[in-house]
Amino acid sequence: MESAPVVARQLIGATLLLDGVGGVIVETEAYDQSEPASHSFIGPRQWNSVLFGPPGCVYVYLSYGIHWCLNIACREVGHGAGVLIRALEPSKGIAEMIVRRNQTDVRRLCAGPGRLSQALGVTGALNGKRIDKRPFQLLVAKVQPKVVHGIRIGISKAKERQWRFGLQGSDFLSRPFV
DNA sequence: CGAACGATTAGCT
DNA sequence: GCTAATCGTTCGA
Repeated sequence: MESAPVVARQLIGATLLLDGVGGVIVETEAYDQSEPASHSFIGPRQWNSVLFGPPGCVYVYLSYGIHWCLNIACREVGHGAGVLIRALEPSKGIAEMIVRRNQTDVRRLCAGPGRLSQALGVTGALNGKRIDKRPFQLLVAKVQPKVVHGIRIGISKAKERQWRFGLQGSDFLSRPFV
């Protein structure tokens, strides 16, 4: 149990798989109940209850009515905080991802939260499941790689917090760090 | 009850 | 670079 930005940084370099499909996480963002950009800011609701539950559970939500986005809850029960998985470098099950995405450019298969979810097969049905148990697997990096950070993407509030983290020099980011 | 918006993306100009 | 697609949740009337 750690603060969201600390977990977000630690997850860079970890390997995430869903039914054996996935790769190395290269981009994350942290969100905390204390700041208005977070889905937990308004307090517990039925739809965001996973963020207030035990750490290590996944919070999946529908963005813009179209895209599923994958988060991991990371604080104690009762405190709403989580880490959004924004991009990963495909390593396992690439052929399956290409079929699901109907798109062959490996660099863009999982470059963005919506694309990543489509490639791995993440949907709302997985909301509340644990990230370290079937059908998920999470292998944390032995050595922490070089990590860069910056402003989060797509938000209008609490922009000053540099809670977006990425693997330095990665070709698989949703957008470059400036 | 209805209008407005969002932790996005694909496709067109 | 700009906009449509698309829907659950919020907020004002």
